[in-house]
Amino acid sequence: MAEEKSLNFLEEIIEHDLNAGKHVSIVTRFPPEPNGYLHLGHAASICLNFGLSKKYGGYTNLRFDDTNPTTEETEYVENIKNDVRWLGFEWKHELYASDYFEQLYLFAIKLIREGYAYVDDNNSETIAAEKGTPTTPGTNSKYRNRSVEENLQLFEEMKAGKYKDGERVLRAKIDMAHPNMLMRDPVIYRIKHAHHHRTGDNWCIYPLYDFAHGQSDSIEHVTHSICTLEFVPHRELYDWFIEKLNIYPSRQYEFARRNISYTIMSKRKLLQLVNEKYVDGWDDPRMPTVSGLRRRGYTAASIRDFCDRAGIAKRENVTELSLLEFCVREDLNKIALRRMVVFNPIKVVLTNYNEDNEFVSVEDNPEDANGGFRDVPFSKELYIERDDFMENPPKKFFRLFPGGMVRLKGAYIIKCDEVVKDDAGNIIQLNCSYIPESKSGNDTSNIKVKGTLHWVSVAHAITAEVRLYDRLFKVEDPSGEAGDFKDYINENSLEIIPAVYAEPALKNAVQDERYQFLRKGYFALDKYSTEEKLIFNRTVTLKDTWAKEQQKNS
RNA sequence: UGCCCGAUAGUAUAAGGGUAGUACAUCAGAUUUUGGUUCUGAGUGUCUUGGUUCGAAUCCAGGUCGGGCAACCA
Repeated sequence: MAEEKSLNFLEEIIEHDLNAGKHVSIVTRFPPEPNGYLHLGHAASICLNFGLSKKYGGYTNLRFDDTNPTTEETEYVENIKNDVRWLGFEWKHELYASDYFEQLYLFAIKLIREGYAYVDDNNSETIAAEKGTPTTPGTNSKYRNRSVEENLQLFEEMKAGKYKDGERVLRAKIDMAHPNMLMRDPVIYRIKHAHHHRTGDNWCIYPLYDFAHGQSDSIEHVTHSICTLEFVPHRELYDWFIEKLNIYPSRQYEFARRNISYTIMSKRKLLQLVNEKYVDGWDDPRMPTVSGLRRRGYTAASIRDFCDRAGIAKRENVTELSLLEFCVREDLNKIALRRMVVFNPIKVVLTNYNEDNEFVSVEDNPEDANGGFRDVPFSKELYIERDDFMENPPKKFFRLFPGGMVRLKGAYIIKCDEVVKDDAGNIIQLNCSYIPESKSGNDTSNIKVKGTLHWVSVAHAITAEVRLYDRLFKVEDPSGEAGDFKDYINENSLEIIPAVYAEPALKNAVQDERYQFLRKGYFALDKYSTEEKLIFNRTVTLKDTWAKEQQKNS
């Protein structure tokens, strides 16, 4: 088999750098800001950064970009670390931009000394006004030409806490008429008398992103600093600081963030859903967060596979949710234990069945040649799915109907003899006969049936709550629609069925195990599940070509 | 009126001057004790106009369309 070599643009750059001898190995970093939970977009970045350093022999640092004490919290740090590990990656060094506050401060002093930075007394409104617009040049601040000595002293006083928030800032001195707005004397230090989650009250001046990220990359000798497209215009500034500071030349490369249909990938918006209680926290199973996906029953392997298949490029994209679903189904099909659960029951009475009960042996996973079997109790009174019976079936309906025959999975073939209704005409029971010689494993009946149904013995059934999830939004691109994205929330994204009937084996369900409820979908235990009250989340449905056909006909 | 990115089937990605390929999705069929899985097959694409070249998705120029840039956020 020919080895297919298909590189994404970053791999090409890296291979080029390696071949050219620019680097002997590479260093990447994953730089989350600890102000929210990780989502699928971050997962893509994680797979990219860690994947690249693994492929090309190097390592990846986990660096928290914690330069804004007012939005960042330790709680987020812990959850982010947990999510990265769960995804299956281990960082070389755990670092924080705040580790470099002293060094960053010295960098700022250096810039001032060399005439590349100045203290501005203007407030943010004035600074914004003087910045101009994309099509008109800005104007110089009246504080732009202060002496080095004065700048040094004022900056020192800023650091010492002499001024209130917003009273003064430190700005890089570049060009107020620069076509790139970011080069128009960007603010690099601001005053914030705020408690930092790591440095406490040591500082009251904090560097901005542009004066922290690139320098942190440089300090760590990150060879390839990979970020998303919105930072493209920042690259010019990134390089400017490296040049003026004369420090290790990390290079920034940008790729398009991964969007997924029927959801949103903005931390700000996700936070809104959490705060305004549209969802049950960051790890609500409908959220595109790593923790939400985990709670829903997604496997780390399936998320990695998704990132892999979706690929990486520089063009804006909205990847179809169906690819993600394909990836989980593929993984879960291999590992999930099969169990029978009836959601909406109708009672079947086997009129010719006399034994109290027996046990039939059913495989745990037909995909797994080494998989085990379990004994499932079978008896005279069973539940089957109400949808699996129709009094007047359409063509190609090969489930149960009056006079029709189906196999009960792992057990016998049965025939529907009589439909029992209540006074209102509702079907309340099906009287059936079973074919004794049709038992699974030693079927001598020679009867062929088209349908096989899941079932559960009434007397042995246990109950559980199941939670069925649908897409969180009704439109493919909620952020792209007019108006507020919340207008497009799918109000039917969660359906709770308080009590379904399950085979007894599910009594022993455990948290990390994945289950396939036969013909229903893949399920996993929710974090709130207890021994007294089992709660299962539906991770994803099974593909259902019958339902699809029904939809087409209606 | 500025600067910067980008454009290949429905979607996401390959092809780096030489037959436009893969996956998901879609459709059709086979197998199946899950209408699942598996297997087979099908259709659909290079934004546009010029140029260079024997030959262009690829190189060049103009245009069109989409996105980003005026936070003391990252």
